[in-house]
Amino acid sequence: MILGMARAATTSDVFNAIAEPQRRQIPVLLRGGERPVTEVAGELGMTQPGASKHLRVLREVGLVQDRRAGKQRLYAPDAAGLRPVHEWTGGFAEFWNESFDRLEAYVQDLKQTRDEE
Amino acid sequence: MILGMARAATTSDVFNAIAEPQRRQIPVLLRGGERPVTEVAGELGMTQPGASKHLRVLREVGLVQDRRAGKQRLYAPDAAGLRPVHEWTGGFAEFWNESFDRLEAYVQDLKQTRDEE
DNA sequence: GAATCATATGCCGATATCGGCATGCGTCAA
DNA sequence: TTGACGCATGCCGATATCGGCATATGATTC
Repeated sequence: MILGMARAATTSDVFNAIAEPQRRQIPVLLRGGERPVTEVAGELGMTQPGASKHLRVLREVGLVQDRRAGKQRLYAPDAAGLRPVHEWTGGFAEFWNESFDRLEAYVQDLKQTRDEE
Repeated sequence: MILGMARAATTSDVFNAIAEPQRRQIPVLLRGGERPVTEVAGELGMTQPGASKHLRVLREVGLVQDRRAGKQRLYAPDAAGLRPVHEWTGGFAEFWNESFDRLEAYVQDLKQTRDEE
């Protein structure tokens, strides 16, 4: 009989994946371009195995993609998995209220940025 | 000497607060109106102490507010603390791309809803 | 095939939760 | 004051991580 779970089996859940501060930095870094594991580890000050483990979690929840390039494996952001989080938080936008118009402005900015490309 | 921390002291961090599936349900419920602890526990199928603990975490990261009303303590959503998460995820919006127009539509919907009230 | 480089996995100790239970504390009514 | 009610806290066992280290797996070159 099982009593008391430390954390309701959260791995492979996006919300949990980004709960880790160190892990959260990785997608940000990759936004600047795809990188091999070693480089991620170096730039974020973690060990190679550490980076590999975090990248595995991020891949499982759809936050990074990887492609093989010779001996290396290049990781790139795949923020599709982040949409649910963005939408969930957005569902509370009405409670920020004072800054609501800024959200609209922010989206308009984003739209403009995209259309200019 | 300290080696190996289970989770880099994340409590009192919004990202961690919403990483817990059960805890994440509470702000959603409170969106329907302020409620006392017992009611939260009842509607979400948790014990009263369980609800109290989750509410404490949520309060510490600014996701719920509370006011005393007689013997009761009423909790209400205070999504201000959710803005950083929304903005952080929004920083990756350019990587969703295909669904970008839907985000715009979603915001417009929100705007309309608000203006109608 | 052997050596080498890049990355992933496995094992470990330390630790931060989570849920259940009992109990403490604060408030209101009689 | 005493009792009843609502809620918060403390203690506990079970467990899911996290980081460090050593090592296995993969791929390339000689």
